[in-house]
Amino acid sequence: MSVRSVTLSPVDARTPTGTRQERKQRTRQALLQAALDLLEDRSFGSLSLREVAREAGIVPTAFYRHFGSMEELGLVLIDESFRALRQMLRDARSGQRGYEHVIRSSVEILVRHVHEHRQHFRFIARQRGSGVAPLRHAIRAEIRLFSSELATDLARFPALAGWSTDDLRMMAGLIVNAMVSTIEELLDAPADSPEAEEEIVGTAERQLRLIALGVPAWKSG
Amino acid sequence: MSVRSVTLSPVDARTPTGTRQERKQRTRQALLQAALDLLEDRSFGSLSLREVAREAGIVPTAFYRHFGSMEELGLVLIDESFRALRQMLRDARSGQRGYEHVIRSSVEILVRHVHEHRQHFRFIARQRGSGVAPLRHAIRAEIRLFSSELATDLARFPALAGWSTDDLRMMAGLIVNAMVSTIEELLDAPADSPEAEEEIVGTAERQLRLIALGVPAWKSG
DNA sequence: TGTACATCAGTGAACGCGCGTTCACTGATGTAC
DNA sequence: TGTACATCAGTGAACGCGCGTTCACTGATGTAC
Repeated sequence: MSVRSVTLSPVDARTPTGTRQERKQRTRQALLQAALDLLEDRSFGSLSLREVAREAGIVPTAFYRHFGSMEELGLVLIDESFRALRQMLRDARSGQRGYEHVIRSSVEILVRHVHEHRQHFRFIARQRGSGVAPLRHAIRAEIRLFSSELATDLARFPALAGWSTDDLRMMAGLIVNAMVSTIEELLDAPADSPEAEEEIVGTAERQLRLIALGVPAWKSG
Repeated sequence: MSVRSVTLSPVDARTPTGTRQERKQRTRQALLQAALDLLEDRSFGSLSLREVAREAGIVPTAFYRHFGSMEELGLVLIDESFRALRQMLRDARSGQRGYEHVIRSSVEILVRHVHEHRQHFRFIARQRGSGVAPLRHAIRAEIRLFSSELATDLARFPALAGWSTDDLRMMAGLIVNAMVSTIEELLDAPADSPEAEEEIVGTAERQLRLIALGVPAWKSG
């Protein structure tokens, strides 16, 4: 490669521009992205530090300038992923009217976020329940927190106003299970098949509707 | 260790008794059991062939007398695990009368089977969604089959007699999700806390009850 | 603006280790006569 | 029952490989004067 071609190459992650701090940040992001890319069809526990460094275009030893270990990198990925999930919940909260509308718009928001943050969702789905224990526990804790927030939101519905906290949590858990399962099915579905996706979405909506239909008959408190 | 102590030791997996065939079978079982023991706090993908052989008390190369690879061993574990699950479903099928009774006895059977086949259930819970792709797909397929069988069973309830196949599958999926999540919570619960287990069981029962309450209001077909 | 020094992201050699897999083997069990 | 041979579960040495981590280093960027 000539000096000229290097000079003319477009600005990318490898081009040494910006302050030292900015470039360090860029390498850090490259490491996180490399891990997500490699997780396409692997589990986090089977990723090696060397693989991730290689994919990010740096030498293995430089990895330690950014993370103390692979586990530390994993915890950052979990944090990033749940930031996306929380954003999703915030979106779903705004402007809700009536069960049917809430169900439709919630599922639509879910699908949109799965598309937008596919790699993060897949990382969470893969790592949840399996693999490195500290990461597994961190994910469980985040999902529990997520479920609690949903329970709080549910309490705002008139039909659920009289429900006990325990029952609200029970219902939130049921919904979260259905949503997690829907996410997993969306991640598994062929990317180029809108029909497959529509069926998954339809099933998710009907599951939420069935749950909602049980509400008026429930005796809580 | 003296010759005498060896001579007096009780008959166990290591004692060379029985036909060659029987002893081979015992080593095979020791390998499967070794893998389950090691999976206590690990994921299958991180197990090495050498570790499993070591735990089973044989030399790494002897592993190949029993399985062609770790993946092959994993598939056998999946088969064994779902044999237990299918037995559970068969138990749950017998002698059902009315929603409330079915819900109580189904959850009770679930809890009993989780206790009896704890290691197999944990293996499935850990491997589902994560790790080695062929094993993940095998588990997904088994769960889908399991869900289909449940849908068939549901059709026998008078209240569900008129439901479309699609709606029965949708409801079965919802129930299976709740059950899978319940299994995961039972596996995570401290083994010596009956209160924690009772709460999980109580939540599972109420979730199934809420789903059942939606049935009369559902318009299917 | 120019100079001298400090910082520090990234380098590259080196280490000891456990891995999967091969190979020729051993010796107890099984079988044919 | 006794003998000669076949089978085959398990052994042990050896291989090349990628791993995480250490260490002393380089040289561009940043800072103090």
